[in-house]
Amino acid sequence: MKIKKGFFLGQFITSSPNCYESGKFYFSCHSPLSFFSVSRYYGAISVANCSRTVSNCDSREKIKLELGNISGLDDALCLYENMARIRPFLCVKQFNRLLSRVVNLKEYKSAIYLFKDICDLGISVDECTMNIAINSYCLANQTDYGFSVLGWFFKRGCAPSAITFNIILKGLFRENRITEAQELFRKMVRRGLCELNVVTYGTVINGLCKAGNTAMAIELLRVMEKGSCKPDIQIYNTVIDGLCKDKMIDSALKLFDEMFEKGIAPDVVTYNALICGLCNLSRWREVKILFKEMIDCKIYPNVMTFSTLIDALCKEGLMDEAEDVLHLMMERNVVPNVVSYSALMDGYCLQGRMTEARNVFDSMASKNIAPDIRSFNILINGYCKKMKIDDAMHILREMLRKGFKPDVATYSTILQGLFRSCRCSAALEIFDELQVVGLKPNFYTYCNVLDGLCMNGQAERALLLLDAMEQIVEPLHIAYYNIVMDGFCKAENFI
DNA sequence: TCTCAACAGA
Repeated sequence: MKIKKGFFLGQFITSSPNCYESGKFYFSCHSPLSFFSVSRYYGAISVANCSRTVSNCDSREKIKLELGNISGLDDALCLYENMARIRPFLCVKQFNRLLSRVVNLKEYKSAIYLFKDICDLGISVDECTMNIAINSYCLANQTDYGFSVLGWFFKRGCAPSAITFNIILKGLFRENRITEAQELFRKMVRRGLCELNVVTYGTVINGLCKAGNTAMAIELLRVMEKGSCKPDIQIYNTVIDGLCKDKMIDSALKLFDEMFEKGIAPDVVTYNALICGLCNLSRWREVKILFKEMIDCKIYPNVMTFSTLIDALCKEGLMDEAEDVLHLMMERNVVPNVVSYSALMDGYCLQGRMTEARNVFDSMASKNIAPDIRSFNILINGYCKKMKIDDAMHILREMLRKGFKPDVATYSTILQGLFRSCRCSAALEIFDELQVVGLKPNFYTYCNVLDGLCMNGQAERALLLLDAMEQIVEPLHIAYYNIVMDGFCKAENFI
């Protein structure tokens, strides 16, 4: 397969939600596509493995079988190479299956490149292919490019369905473009762009809850209850979870009862949300009641239920009880995962019991559970809080050696540890490194750096950084000013 | 091909 440079240039057009007016999309004509990675991805395919040229019936059947058996990206790309060689072309549904699997592997950019190549081959794509492409863009946080595919959709005379709009709505919420998502939803309703389904409502309700607007999510739930598209268990779960996260557990319990009265049976997700909400408020007696109730209703606690309990007990410092829950779950044949162990590790870290935390971390390896970035970060944070910065640096090196890419939380934690150990220049080097590797400092990073400089008698330097931040971060959080002012006040008192 | 849940950094 040869990927043409400049492929698709001019075929795609960009639009954004703002471009949608009076029922028509207006497009700007620059190409949103970048091609630099194509050769890298395809260069990785072993030619020896992919050299089969296939055109007979057996091969077509074999490919259909292999489509159900893709284990990783290399597999998928290799299979695609073979699929692309077959003439006449395989049915577009087979290409859709491949694309879905690549999206499922969270390889969104590869899915986009494959979609472009499928179009380039001249395969007649269908609505499903385009939805997968739009979804890939949205999941890669490039919803505007998703709109460009939607524009192409319209140009081909296709009417996008609710599925297409649901994908775009979710993309906008993911990118925190709440107003645009709400605007699109309104247009969908008022202009009848498509028939709204339960997923459309679910997407909007979830987006609103995640954006902290649970009240509006409830309003929409009430609209659904009165209308013809009735809320299902997932919708109720979303709202109940939103309320629990807002610490409005009594409203959540009320909705739980209401739902029950409407004949909608709760599931394990409902109970997990409520148990989590009650745990966060230390309402242990009610946690026990709900836990018993769910088992009585034959809704069995899963790994999330137990991990939630472990985490809550750990946060209360009840390590023995947390260990008991871990054993209980194993007795009940629920296999603990990386989250269960990470929660336990964090509990030991909070107590400063680093040997035990490290033991938990090591025990994961013996159980064939791979650590993730979070488990490393928890351990690094534990060592930093104990002022054992060398141990924290050792974990950082260990994670690099094992092929994990530190994220902004890793760097922010490490630089805070370095500042607290009065190793200012090392901390600032980490701050630079974070940006050199292409990560963007976030709120916590800036707080840590400003605070670190102040606590090390460098309030003036913190002020300079604040000035520099004003040029690049818009608008600045009030906390930054508070930290620097506090730094200056403490410096004055010190003098 | 589209909607829900648990662990880290302040």
